[in-house]
Amino acid sequence: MKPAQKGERTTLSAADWERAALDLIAEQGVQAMAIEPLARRMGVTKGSFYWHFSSRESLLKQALLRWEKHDLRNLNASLGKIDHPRDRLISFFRRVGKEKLTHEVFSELCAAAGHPHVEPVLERVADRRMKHLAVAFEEMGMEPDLARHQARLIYSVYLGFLQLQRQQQTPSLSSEEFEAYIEHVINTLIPA
Amino acid sequence: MKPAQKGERTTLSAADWERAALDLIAEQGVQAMAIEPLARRMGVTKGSFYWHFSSRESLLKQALLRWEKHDLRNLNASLGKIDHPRDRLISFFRRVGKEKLTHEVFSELCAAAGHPHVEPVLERVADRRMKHLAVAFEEMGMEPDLARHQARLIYSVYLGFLQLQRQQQTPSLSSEEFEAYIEHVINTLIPA
DNA sequence: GGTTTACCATACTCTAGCGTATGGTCACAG
DNA sequence: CTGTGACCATACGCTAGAGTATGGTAAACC
Repeated sequence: MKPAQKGERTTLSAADWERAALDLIAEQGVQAMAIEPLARRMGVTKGSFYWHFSSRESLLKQALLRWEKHDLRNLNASLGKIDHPRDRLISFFRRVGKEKLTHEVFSELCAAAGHPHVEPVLERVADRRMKHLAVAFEEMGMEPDLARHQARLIYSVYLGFLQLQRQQQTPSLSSEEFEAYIEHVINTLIPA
Repeated sequence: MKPAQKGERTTLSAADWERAALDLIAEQGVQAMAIEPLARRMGVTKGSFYWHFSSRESLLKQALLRWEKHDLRNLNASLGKIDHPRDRLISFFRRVGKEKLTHEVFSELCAAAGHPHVEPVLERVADRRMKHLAVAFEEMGMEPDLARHQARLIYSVYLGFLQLQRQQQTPSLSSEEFEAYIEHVINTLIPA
């Protein structure tokens, strides 16, 4: 009944299911997060699943919550402690590619924006992020309204980039082409 | 066997199915384009469908082709005959909201970018559109590389806007807030 | 007027996934 | 060593949708 030594894991927890669910979402999208495939991948059957959760919906909800918390910590950790607002804005873009899993999950969530449990998450996340961005722009001397618009604009660029990535239309993240583009975006959208 | 008078339609054609499919996609997304629901909505059964098409995949392919053609005509018609490149760029953004159906279909296609039949369409469309944009920027005196980056940037803004729209996070298209934002985008991204 | 052909209905089969019911097992408490 | 509860397997039933097989009908044609 105790967790057993962490190497072998004789028994699963709800958190294990949630993590596995997020893995699957990252790989194949929200709608592919089905419970029988999940169980197979974890080497058990759905008999196990329905002991931990009451339904697929329930797992999805919990997994999304877990992801959202993780993302929130990321936002605060990586953008909170950078003093200069310009660096904060730049790090927003550079953060693409780091935190691979979290990022892939987010991309798949965007693709599933229509889902009733996904939408509110995306909404909250977008709100938080845009507020962060707007604050940074204000700290750089922008009028509040302008800063809000600029934040929306830059966040849209980010979302659009993700969309192009889903369509295989972004240069490899390590290429010069990519670097040049990022440079361009920064120069165009972030005042000196 | 003849088309019959166009008011009453006694019998369906493949084109009818394709159009209905696009309607459904616009309303509920690609994965909701199932053939039995479609048949119900059209007042027939799938017996009819399988006479016109060999499979669901086949219908999807044809419907997407039809959409792509329509979209291409749109691009040429609305952006081709505008002289001043600046006006052409502006009209690119203003075009959101007009051509409602085509536009909603596109939005849903973006959400289904992972689908093997959807992806190449999105790729071609994005390519064409970004080329158009890049040409306009070049006509305004930009270096080719810069124009390419700027085209990608502005197209990303467009895609990001669609994403936010799917998340219910865009102001009503007729609001002042929206107008102000569009103004901001144009001023920021399109040189005078 | 009988035949063909275009179009559609009906009645299947098959699959994947959700959810339920029930029973087994192993650890640990007493 | 007996029981209890945590965890899981097995075996169901149910639904939606894909695809097939087959037969019906009405218009067109010879």
